[in-house]
Amino acid sequence: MPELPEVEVTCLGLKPLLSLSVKQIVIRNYSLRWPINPKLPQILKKQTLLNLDRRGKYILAKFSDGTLIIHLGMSGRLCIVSDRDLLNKHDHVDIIFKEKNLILRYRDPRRFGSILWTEKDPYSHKLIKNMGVEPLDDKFNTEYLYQKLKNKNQCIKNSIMDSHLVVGVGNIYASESLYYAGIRPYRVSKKITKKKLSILVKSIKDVIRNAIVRGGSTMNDFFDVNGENGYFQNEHKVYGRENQPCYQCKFPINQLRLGQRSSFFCKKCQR
DNA sequence: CTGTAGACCTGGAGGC
DNA sequence: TGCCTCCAGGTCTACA
Repeated sequence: MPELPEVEVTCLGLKPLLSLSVKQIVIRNYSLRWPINPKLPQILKKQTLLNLDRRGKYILAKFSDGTLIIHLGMSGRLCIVSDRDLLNKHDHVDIIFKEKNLILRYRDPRRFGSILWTEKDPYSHKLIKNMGVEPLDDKFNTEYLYQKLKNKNQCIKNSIMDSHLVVGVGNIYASESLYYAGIRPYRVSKKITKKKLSILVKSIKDVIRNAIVRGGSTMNDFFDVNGENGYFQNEHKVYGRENQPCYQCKFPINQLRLGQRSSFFCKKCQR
């Protein structure tokens, strides 16, 4: 679920909680990707939520004395609920606010996500400080990508999914972007021409921007009690479409595994 | 330093 | 229905 657009939408959706103060925290399961700080309940008590930010797929929730660094992993979800909402098996954390009877609830069946507390600048946190550029930032451009890839023997799909290079390009968007750019996912990064890279940069930006718009379009029902609707699959050109005809040339879409992840591409449209 | 396999964990789908 | 295997939108860490 959480691709960059969903994280962005989640972050925006949490704005109603700004300037509210914490009454209590209930943690039902401390073992996420990294254990939640056992002192978090007493640390966060009475603190006010001052700001919300996103860096890559991390949500940075700034409180009075520090910042919660939240990652949704593969299956995480944040919802604003009230105390009347029924508890799900995998609702691991509730941050209960004093005002308006609002609760920020973290659900994560696979527990690949994380909730970390830091009192320092979150941007100097070791998980954040070495991250690559934001895909929609002007810093992500042809020259940047060329410099990063000119000595890389890695295949291009793995390169663009490397968050130290550019953040937010997940498994789906990697396949989709390479399709739009006409590049086969297993091509060696350093052998791709600058001209092709400039098309790839544009493709990545377009795919992500488009997905944010689509994510944004579901914002109204995003926090529904049963807000389980997926909204990306309809527009996939190659992802999950193995053996189905390419929309452009009608040849069947290929699937292969790269770095233990499924990749999809059209052998005719991508070279 | 570079690139890849393994690890974390639950649940759903499909085969038998 | 039950059991087994495989697969899943992420990404850090260990190792070659």
